[in-house]
Formats: sequence, structure tokens, C-alpha cells
Amino acid sequence: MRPLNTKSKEEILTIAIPLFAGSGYSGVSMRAIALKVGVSAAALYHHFPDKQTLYLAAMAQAFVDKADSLEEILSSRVAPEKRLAQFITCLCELVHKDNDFSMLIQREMMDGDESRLQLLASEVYHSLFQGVTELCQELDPKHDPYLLAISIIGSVMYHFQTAAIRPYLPHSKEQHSDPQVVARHVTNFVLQGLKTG
Amino acid sequence: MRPLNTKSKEEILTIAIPLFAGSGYSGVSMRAIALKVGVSAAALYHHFPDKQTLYLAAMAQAFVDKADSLEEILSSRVAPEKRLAQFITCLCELVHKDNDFSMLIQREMMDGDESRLQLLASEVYHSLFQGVTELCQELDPKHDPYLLAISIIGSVMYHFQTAAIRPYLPHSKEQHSDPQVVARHVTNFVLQGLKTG
DNA sequence: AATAATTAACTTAACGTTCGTTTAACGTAG
DNA sequence: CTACGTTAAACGAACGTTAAGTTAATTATT
Repeated sequence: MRPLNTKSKEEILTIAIPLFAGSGYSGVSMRAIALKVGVSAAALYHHFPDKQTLYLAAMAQAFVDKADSLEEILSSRVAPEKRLAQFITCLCELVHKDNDFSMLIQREMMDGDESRLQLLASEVYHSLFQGVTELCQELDPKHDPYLLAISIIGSVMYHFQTAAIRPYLPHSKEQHSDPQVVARHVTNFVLQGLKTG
Repeated sequence: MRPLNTKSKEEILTIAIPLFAGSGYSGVSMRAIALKVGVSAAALYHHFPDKQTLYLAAMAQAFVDKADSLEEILSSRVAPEKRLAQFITCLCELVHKDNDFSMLIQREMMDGDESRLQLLASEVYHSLFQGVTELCQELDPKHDPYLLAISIIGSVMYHFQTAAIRPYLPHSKEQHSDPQVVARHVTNFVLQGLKTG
């Protein structure tokens, strides 16, 4: 059925994902993808009708199932404080391990049109966000759950968004790139704020 | 001295900035810039030797003096809690008003090479970050000042980074795009955390 | 079981377009 | 006249994409 040298759609997308994550849609040419895959550029058109379709398929594959471990934590029945700590730790490890994932999310939020934002929302954010807002309401019903959820997620994500510029900032140390160190700090920060217990 | 149709370097950069902010370096062609400016593409090469130089000049102009109002607040002598509230409010208004600014920062942190990250750090982050870390140490010396500063800035920035996807998220309301609403929430969040003091 | 037809996955070559950039010529202000 | 800011035109390279032909595996036919 399939010759040994044949590349499947999934293989192509798996190779395209880090390329798009690193250079964005217009920064990656069909020829560049083909080169990495090890086929001619024309071969890509056997699997995808055009570049946009290939890109959208790559996004769909990059996003699918990524938030599963987070949702599992959010739907567990442990105490809210502990659930929050587990969520933050898991999110830290996810974005630290899979840098492409967070880069793609960032690029999509900047460049995505309406339909692409809807894909991102339904595939990544929606169920995750639902869980976080529910957790927020358990933790402190006085806060606006939307605003609180964004603040919490943002205070995690920004540590990894700024990773590239960290070497040039004052007070930065090597340990600040350790997801466990970040997780411990953010958990503490979110739960206690600056109120010195 | 200067013919009426002549465009100065600054005028070109002022027009190029929102283009680069919206589509990134590889998403904006010299011809697209020239069209918006109202000159031929060749004319741009009278002012800048190549696209990269034009881009770097645009970044330098986009970043210069942006953080001034923030630094002013950070170096004032009001009480730390009040200074934090003013800083957060000012940052919210800055990134809300000048969307190009935060988009460019985001893109530079993702795409910038070493020298561009250094420009970003020295022109935008460094003095600002120094002020925030000092404020953090006044507020709560027990926290790591670097981690705390990133968490605070991130919990502000993420509200505006996620603005495009907000309509597709649960619990979102129109008021969540109001920088004053965000500022009030984040200030409260940072100072009190989730301890329902 | 051997052979013919079909199909999927690929190739090379080329299409027209757009890219960054260069060149040469032109007008205008000092 | 000179210097500056511009223009139209063109350069080669790279872009997304298409067309036609090749190979190898599957299916159908005898």
C-alpha cells in the first residue's frame, strides 16, 4: 500500500509544527517544509491542496489533546488549593517541555483570523478555561472568575514567554528557567499575593 | 530644503511600525511599506540601506520613551502599595492604548536574535524591570524579586494578549477590555492573592 | 499464479508572481 | 551646478503552485 519512503500526512505535520512555531506562517516556505520532510515541494501538494490548509492541519494537530492532563487535574476532587497547585505545576511543565505549543498559541492569538481563533478557543482554551474559572469561584467567589483566571494563567505563561530575554534582565538566575521553581513561586504568589501571611 | 512630497525617516518608521506589529517582519514587504507611505519602494532605499536596517530603526523608534511614564511612577516616593497600584494602572493603559507596542515586544521576544533581544532589554525592559524588582523587595522581601516581577507584569500583560480570543471564552464580558477594570482587578489580585483577607 | 490495470506517492521542470534590491534618469531647491 | 529625493524599470532569487511523467504497491482479470 505505502512504499517505504512514503511520508504520511501526520509525519509532514509533525515536522511542519516546529517550523511554523519558530518562524510563523509567512516565515516558512513550502520548500523549507519539504526540505525538512525529505521530499520535493510538489509532493506536499499531494497531501494538502495549499499552504493554508497544511498550516491549519498543523495547528489542529499541535493543539489536540494538549490540554488533557490539565483538564484531568481541574476535574479532580482534591481540595481547591491543592488543585490549583497541581494545575500550575502541570501548566509550567507543559509549556516548558513543549515550547512549540506555547509559541503557536501566541502566534495564533496575534495573527489568527476569526475562524482560527475559534479553533484555538475550542481546541485549547475553552474546556481548560471553564475548569479554571470554576476553580477560581471555589477559591474566592468575590473575584470576577474571568479576570482571575486570566491573571493566574498569565502569571504562569509570562515566565516562559520572557525566557529568551531573561539573560539580559537584572536579578535573573539560572534556576528561573526551572519549571518546578516557577511553579512553586507562582502557586505561592497566587494563593498569598503580597500579604506577608 | 525639503520638497513637499519628501518623506522623512521618522515618517516612514511611524508608518512601518504598525505594519510590522500587525504582520511581523516577513509578513511586511518593502513595497507594502512604500505603498502606505505613498512613495515608490525604491525611495525607501534612499533612507535605509536594506529592510533589516529599516526594521531595526522602526523597533528603536517604537520602543524609545515608551517606558518613561512607568519609570516615573516607579521612582516616586509614595507608599509601595500605592506605587504598585499606579504602576499597574499605568501599564494597563499603556498596552491598551498602544497595541502596536505590546505586539512588537511579543514578536521580538519570539523572533529576535541576540542583538535584537538586547535592544529590547536595554530600551524597554531593563530600567523598568529594575524599578519593579525594587518595588517587589519593598513590598515583600521574602519573595524572589525576579520571579515576583515577572508574575506581576505577566498577570497584567496576559489580559491584553488574550484580548482577541476573549469573545470565544466563557464568562467573558465587555468590561474585561476596559483597562481600568483590569487594573483594579490585577492590583487587588497582586496585593491580596486569593487569601480572602 | 501470472499478468494487466489502477492507484498513491513521488519526481523534475516549469509557470507566473512577488520578493529585496539596484540602476539610471528626472525634477527641484539652494 | 550640485545635491537630494524621487521615479520607473529591471535584476535575480524565492515564493506558491501546477503539469507531466516515473515508480512501486495494490487490486482486478484471466
